[in-house]
Amino acid sequence: MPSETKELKDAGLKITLPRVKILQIMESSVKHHLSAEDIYKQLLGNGEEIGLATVYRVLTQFESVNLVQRHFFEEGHSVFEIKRAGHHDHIVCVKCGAIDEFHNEEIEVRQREVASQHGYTLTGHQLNLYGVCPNCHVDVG
Amino acid sequence: MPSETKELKDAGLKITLPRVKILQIMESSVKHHLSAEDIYKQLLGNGEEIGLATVYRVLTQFESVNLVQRHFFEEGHSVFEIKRAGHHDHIVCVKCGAIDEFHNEEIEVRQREVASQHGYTLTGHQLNLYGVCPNCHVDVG
DNA sequence: CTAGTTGCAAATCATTTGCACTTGC
DNA sequence: GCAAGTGCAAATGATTTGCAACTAG
Repeated sequence: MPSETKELKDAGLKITLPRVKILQIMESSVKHHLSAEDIYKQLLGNGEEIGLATVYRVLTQFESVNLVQRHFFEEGHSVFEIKRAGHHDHIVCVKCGAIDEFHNEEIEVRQREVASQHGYTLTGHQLNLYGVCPNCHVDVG
Repeated sequence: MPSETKELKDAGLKITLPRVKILQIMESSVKHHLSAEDIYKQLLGNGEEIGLATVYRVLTQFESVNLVQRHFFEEGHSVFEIKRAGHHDHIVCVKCGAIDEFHNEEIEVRQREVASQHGYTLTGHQLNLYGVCPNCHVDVG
């Protein structure tokens, strides 16, 4: 049984072709952050007959069973990322759109402190750094 | 000369009715974070004949002269906030939508560290905590 | 068999844009 | 007066939804 099948089963989702294909794409992609459109184009390229609406529906379901996480970067559209191992935050290059990931436990701790100081029960957070990546520095010169 | 007029002048923008009115609303609002729609409704309520398109155009201009900051929370639309005094981040209540502000220098320092470790020149960041606010805790009980 | 899923087209929502008209300086 | 700004309606782009056909279990 392919790993995607198991993951879907574990999440309590019916095993359907679109779900398996989309999961495969997200897991095998070099880029970890994909828009619905990105995935749709990939599917077309692979000769699959899957509608864009289905891609959105599947991604939304994946999100609600915690298979993927949806991000709202400063781009005007959402990007989706598989929830692999550990939690991490993002550095986005404002020039080329590259996305790096990082984790800093000190920051996480401080966030919890801040939330409790304000009387909030923390359910999640989003930390995005924006800047110019090493590659783009080079290009400028 | 009303303060809004001066602020617009300083920003190098022509003094027009829509700009002054929108600035007034943003400065006097109890909520610091307003969507274009929010502002538009306020204007209508005040009997102003200002189009939604103009609201968007003005907000975009305000953003480019650093009078306001645009945020992309997890809501599917942007919210705008006047850039008053100091920089701060946000805690958003996932139940009632309340938005609190905070600033934690330790977190800021770590962010700069992380960026430089990854070879990025930091141009900005966005940190949003999501949780349940004190009021909503009470409501549940 | 049959509830859940999909494809397609049409609908919706936030935001932007074209253009003729108006206004600030 | 004239360039910049505005209102309105139409265009756009991302995402959602209605519905009839299809498929996994």
